[in-house]
Amino acid sequence: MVTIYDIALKTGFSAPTISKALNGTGGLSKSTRKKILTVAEELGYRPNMAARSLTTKKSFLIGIIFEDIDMQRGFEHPLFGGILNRLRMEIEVSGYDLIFLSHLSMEKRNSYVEHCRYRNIDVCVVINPVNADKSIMELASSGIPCVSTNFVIPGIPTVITANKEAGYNAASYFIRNGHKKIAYISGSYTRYNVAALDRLEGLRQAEKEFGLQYDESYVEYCPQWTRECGYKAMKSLLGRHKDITAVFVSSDNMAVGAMEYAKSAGMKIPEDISFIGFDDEMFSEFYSPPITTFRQNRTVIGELAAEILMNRIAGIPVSECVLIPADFIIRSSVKNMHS
Amino acid sequence: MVTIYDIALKTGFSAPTISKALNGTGGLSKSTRKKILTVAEELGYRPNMAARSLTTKKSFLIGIIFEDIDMQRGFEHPLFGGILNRLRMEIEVSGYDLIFLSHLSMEKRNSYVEHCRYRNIDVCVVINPVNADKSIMELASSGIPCVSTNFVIPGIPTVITANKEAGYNAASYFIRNGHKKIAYISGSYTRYNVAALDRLEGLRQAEKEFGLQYDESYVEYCPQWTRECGYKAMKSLLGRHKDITAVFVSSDNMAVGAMEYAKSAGMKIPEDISFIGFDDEMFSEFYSPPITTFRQNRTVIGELAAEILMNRIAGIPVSECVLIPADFIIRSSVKNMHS
DNA sequence: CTGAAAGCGCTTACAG
DNA sequence: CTGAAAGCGCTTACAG
Repeated sequence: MVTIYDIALKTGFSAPTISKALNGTGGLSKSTRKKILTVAEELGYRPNMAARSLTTKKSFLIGIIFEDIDMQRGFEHPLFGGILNRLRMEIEVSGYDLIFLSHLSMEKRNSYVEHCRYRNIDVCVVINPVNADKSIMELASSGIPCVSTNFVIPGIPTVITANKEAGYNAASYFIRNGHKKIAYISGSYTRYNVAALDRLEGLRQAEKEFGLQYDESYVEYCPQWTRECGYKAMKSLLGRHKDITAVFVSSDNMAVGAMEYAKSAGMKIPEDISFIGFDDEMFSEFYSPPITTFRQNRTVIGELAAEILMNRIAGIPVSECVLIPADFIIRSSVKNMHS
Repeated sequence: MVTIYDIALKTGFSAPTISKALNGTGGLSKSTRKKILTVAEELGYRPNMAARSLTTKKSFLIGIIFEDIDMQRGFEHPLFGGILNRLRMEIEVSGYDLIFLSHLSMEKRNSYVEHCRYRNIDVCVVINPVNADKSIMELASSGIPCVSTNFVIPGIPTVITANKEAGYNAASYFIRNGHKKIAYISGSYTRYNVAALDRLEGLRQAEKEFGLQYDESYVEYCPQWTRECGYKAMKSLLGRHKDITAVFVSSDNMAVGAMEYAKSAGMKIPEDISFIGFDDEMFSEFYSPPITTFRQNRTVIGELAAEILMNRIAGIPVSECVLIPADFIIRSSVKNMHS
């Protein structure tokens, strides 16, 4: 392993001078700088991050908080996996490396913040935390610069899908197609992740604007974002109301569960009952019928999150919250009641 | 930040003694060890990895080589994403952290090996490398302990799906169902990743055993694992041979492309032509018809890779290559010609 | 069983 | 514009 001392020896300059040349700090003369850089190149010098990190307290490490207990899908999560893909692309060209922060190693590190200290992590991305309440609040107030996607946490800038708008669009699409009794199957929510509720709020707003009566008994809240939950939710909804003609579901995965129940109850989709989902999963176009749904803009979310992160590193002020519209993808799971 | 010197001050012992107590090295008396540990706990001491890494040349960092150029699916890759999920679970409880090695940062680091040196990375997992030839060979011979999944690289132990066996099973299933003219659509392959070829080899062996004639003109090689390629491959295959009744395809994704072409050519599946795919994607059960396919055992592969890695870290000898059978999932895309 | 000394590879004031 | 000194927080021989 070649160190700055090897370069010092070969060039005749001192270690601090080598350091300054390598980092472009300090006012060195062009010629010595060039000489040093040349020798560094010749020798195949690479900095030792541990040494650098020990003195500077920086690490060029970006902590990724990405865990997935609920859905058991991990990297294959339809939204989070996609965001992480793009985020990674954007970030890696900058010379930073990505490292996962994990609750599994918590017993040794107690919290995300301690994990950050342990590794001198410079900055964090909150994509999907676990046990959010304690450890995320601690992170938000730790002084470690963060950005989050889809989690709204006080003190952390967020890039998030415009969920309310999407809910509004789903409902007005139903209404314009002649539906009047619209049910909603909600995914689970937490203090920091209220996507499912925001979508409902958009739906209510549309109903109000179009003069429809909102009725809470047409809403079913699920404890998890799974097919099974969608199935059960549909069952109770249909047990309560025979007049439902349209259902907006928080995710395509849950929508499949709901549709499976409707089918098992002898209903035809969309002839007897219509559905709109969320996420545009890989299976959504192939389901029978192909599912009308929303596609969250993973690419843009990932890009913007990376941009905000880089700005935070550079000390540039950053907006608190940016909303990204979801694309509405119309397929065949909604019936036009007028025709 | 509390350091070992703070503990030294408070306990009256020297820094080396604190270090030994914390690490469980050196023969300290029970009482001083206990005293030190208690104070460390009180003070909320956390080791500084940079300092530790600087002296020990270890980092408790596991480098993940996981890139995805071809398929553009990244973490959502049906095989690699799943493997990474499990691998991560297994590894994080051990106190190691995962860090991504990337070709995007190559210009600054030149190779995976240099990236490893730069971060003092202890050990690597090769899940899906890019530009494999140069940088992977260098890694294999670098002395850095590695394990790979699905890539067979000299000098690196591998956990991999039993592809030949799967190909054999696919072909014999076709044959037992009365098919005689079996085509194969191959995904792309490289020197280190010959899954698509291994599956073909299994198919040929089955044909041979069952007394069928192998004909290379019934094979189509694709440059990429995409739907478009599957579509084109099916087109040329059908252009060459009218008598094909069954097609084995390297992936469900490509199979969808192939089936779309068959449909567009007016063929019914499986009435006119049968298909077996690979991967069991999320959409495979919902496609029309539901696709008969193989499911690679991501969980077992991830687990075993982690186990091998831990053994390598511990210096325990490890087997060169372990083959994991894929589950055959029978759905409705194959016709029984006997009935 | 415990500690004094030295070093890991780098950077940061501070002098000159 | 360049360098001597000190330090980042830890561990490793080596003494005793």
